[in-house]
Amino acid sequence: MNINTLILAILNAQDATGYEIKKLSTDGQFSYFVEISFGSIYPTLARLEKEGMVTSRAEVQSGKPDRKVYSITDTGRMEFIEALAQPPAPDKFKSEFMLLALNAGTQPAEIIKKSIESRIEHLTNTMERIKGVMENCDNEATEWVGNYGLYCMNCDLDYLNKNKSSLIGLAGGLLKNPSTEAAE
Amino acid sequence: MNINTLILAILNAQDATGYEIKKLSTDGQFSYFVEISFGSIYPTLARLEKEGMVTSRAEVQSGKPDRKVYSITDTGRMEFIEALAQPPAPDKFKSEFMLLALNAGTQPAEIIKKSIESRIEHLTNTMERIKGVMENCDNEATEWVGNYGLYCMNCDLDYLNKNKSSLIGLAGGLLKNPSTEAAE
DNA sequence: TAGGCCATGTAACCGGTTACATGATTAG
DNA sequence: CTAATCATGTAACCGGTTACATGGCCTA
Repeated sequence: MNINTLILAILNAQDATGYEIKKLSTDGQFSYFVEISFGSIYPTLARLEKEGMVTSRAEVQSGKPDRKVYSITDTGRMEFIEALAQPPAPDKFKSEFMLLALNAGTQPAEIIKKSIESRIEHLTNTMERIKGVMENCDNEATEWVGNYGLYCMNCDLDYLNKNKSSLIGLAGGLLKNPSTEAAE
Repeated sequence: MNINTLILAILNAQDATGYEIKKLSTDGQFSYFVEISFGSIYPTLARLEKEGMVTSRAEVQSGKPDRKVYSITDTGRMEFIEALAQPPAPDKFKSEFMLLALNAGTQPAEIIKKSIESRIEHLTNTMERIKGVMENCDNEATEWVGNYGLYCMNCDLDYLNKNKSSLIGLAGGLLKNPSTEAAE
């Protein structure tokens, strides 16, 4: 899934500026399985316009720099639909946490404990964000995807909560002060 | 998680040649959250050796090229443990399938149906592979990670099986022959 | 008054993949 | 006879990020 398709997907759903595209990819609908940076958004947008996939209109603003609002063209929409029709590549998934867990024995329990906690926190936050997105949106496909993500993350949390102590138990060092830990 | 750390992690678990490292990362313990190519393994190994993180011994073979078996050094092990102690970055997850699902309405039902089926197949295969790895390994951390993965993938499958028809229903085109489909 | 938000864009860099080069052995 | 497996390595390429440049407005 190249940036091309990603940007066309977003513009297919709504007109947007480069700045907004970035926000949509970090906080919006798809934020949990996609992420792009300005350094690739702006050049791509320019190229896409040259190729006739998108058009732009400048909105003059007082003080702030002009907004350049991009819209997808019919050509762009066709291109996008064609790209989507290709069998999707399997999900790509990279996890530093898993590598740490696999080597829990090399680290003190504190490290493992903190990593699990911040993982749980991150998962919880992501779920909240998705719930928020879903509330302000009555598109059925978005709902399906959102519920899918929420369901999977919930299972993830479940396993983590039930098995975190056993992973901490595999750590190579003891917590500095067991009594303090117990009081937490 | 750079290739550096990844390779040190593998060599920390066992001695291996570049070729074997590649195999371990695609079929082995960590295959479902990691993946590296020869083009980065060999240069990294060479650099790691120059830096004193690993050593190599050549095993002469008749016919085949010599095997260059790498081992981690104490320096390498320390470096690895230190790198692991850094708070792990959140998982990175990219999914073309999700993008397709989000835009199910732009595609004929057949496309969606096939994508779901091959996703289910891929998940099932991955789970089998992990089960295989776990059978030949009695390391507790590997088991924890394996079970984690299996549990999450199982939930994923669950949602897919229960909700696939509703996603297909959101597609933009009908299956060419509903009666044939029903008979499947 | 510091920091965050809005807003666009470029250039340098980098981590990594793909493709190429080479070649014997073995299994189907 | 073909394809896969074993085995190492290089070079070209590329998709993308990070950092930089610029600057006004608003909020704490």
